[in-house]
Amino acid sequence: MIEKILTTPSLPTVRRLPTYLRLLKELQDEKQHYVSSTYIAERFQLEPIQVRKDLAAMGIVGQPRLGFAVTELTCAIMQFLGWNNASEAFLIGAGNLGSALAGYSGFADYGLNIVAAFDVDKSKIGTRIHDIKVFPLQKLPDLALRLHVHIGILTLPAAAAQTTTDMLVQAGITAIWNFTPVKLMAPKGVIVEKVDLAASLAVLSRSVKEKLPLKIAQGA
Amino acid sequence: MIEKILTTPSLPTVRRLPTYLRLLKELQDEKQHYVSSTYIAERFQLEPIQVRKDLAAMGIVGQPRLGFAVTELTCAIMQFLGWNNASEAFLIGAGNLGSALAGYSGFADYGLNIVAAFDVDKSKIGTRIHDIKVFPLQKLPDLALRLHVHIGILTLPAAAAQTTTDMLVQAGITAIWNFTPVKLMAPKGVIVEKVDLAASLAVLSRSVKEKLPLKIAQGA
DNA sequence: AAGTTATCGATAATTATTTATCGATAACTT
DNA sequence: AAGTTATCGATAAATAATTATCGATAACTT
Repeated sequence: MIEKILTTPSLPTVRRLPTYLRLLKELQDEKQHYVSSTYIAERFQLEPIQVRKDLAAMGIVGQPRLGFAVTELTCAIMQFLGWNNASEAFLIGAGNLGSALAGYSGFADYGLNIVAAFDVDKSKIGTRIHDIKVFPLQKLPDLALRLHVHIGILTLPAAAAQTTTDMLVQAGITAIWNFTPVKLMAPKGVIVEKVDLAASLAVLSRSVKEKLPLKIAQGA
Repeated sequence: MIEKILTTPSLPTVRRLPTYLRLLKELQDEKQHYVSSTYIAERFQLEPIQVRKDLAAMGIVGQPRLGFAVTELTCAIMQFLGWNNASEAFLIGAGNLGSALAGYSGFADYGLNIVAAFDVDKSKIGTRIHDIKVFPLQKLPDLALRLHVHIGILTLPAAAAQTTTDMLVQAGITAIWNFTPVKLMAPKGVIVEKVDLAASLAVLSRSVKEKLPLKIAQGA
């Protein structure tokens, strides 16, 4: 028996998976048993071949003429991302954005469970944001150890981002979801994934700027 | 005189520009007059050549041995992104996330100014979120016309995303910053830029999952 | 039952993006 | 003043990602 060696899927591929997952859940609700790469591609304005390559990269195989089994595919992606059993995470920074994330119910689908929030602001400590208790930041190392939490969601002012990161690393946090605009420095072994609002806005702004002269030219 | 034809910078390049901008502002505060691609690269763990290519793509030229003039570079990037004069935007959806964005003061640096919020929730209409007034959603077309606003920030539940988008397009909104997990369908000419939290979390989750077996192997 | 067709997966080609090489420039050092 | 060095920009090479081609498969149609 020949075991196909799977190269780990590329970053762009991983980024597309949640989109597929959303559609698959929808199809499951509609009791659809199979879905083709053609259909998925159409829904997201991608190329069918790209969808097939993405799925193939995870070792998923389809059936000619039928496509992919919806339930099987869903499970495979969930498992691949580790979203089938929830990971517990700390929220660091209970301000506007932190509060918004705490209140977002959708994370359940993403295998993420925020178990506690932390802040240095005394007016916030002791309160609850969307049912999540806010602790003083200095309690984090102790709680991380006791609750075996190793994921941190960073939603605090840019100025505090790096020093707090250093503290998180000390406390055994090994994965940081960074919502600050700061490029965080962390030792190898600590994963940092940045949600880069500025980058996203730059793309939007640039597209707008690029389009304007074209429109004028068209109108003339 | 030979005019160099500038190919419009690639998407990855555009996405890196705000990061550079942040550093440049910092250097300006420190009264640094020049900065080299080597230094920028070091700060963000990039290759110097990549930084130079990014800047070259905008038509910015440096000086051998000195690098790039900080102020000039800042202006060039700001101008390139259209961030030197603020664009007015509507916030559609005054929930947790919308409220957080309304309260984010950093957008001033990004050439973005939220002038009004909209919602269908009667308990929100008429109130203010961080000084921004919340209007009923159906008032949007009228206000868009009168205030000449053509950027919409979409922060509402997934279920309402597409129908609201259709309405925004009707109202003359031509650029949508999409914070919902939905792949929005919009006519050509309407720019949609998605802030894909799920994609970002997928990358984090996958990295975590990928690392675990390695760690165990290392420990053994 | 035979022919048609939608889809898959393997391989190849193309395109996009990053990284390397190297001569030119101009500040700094001796 | 001559030599050294950090950096730039142009060109080339390498890598990554997307897209195309095409034979194989199996459901559907006639």
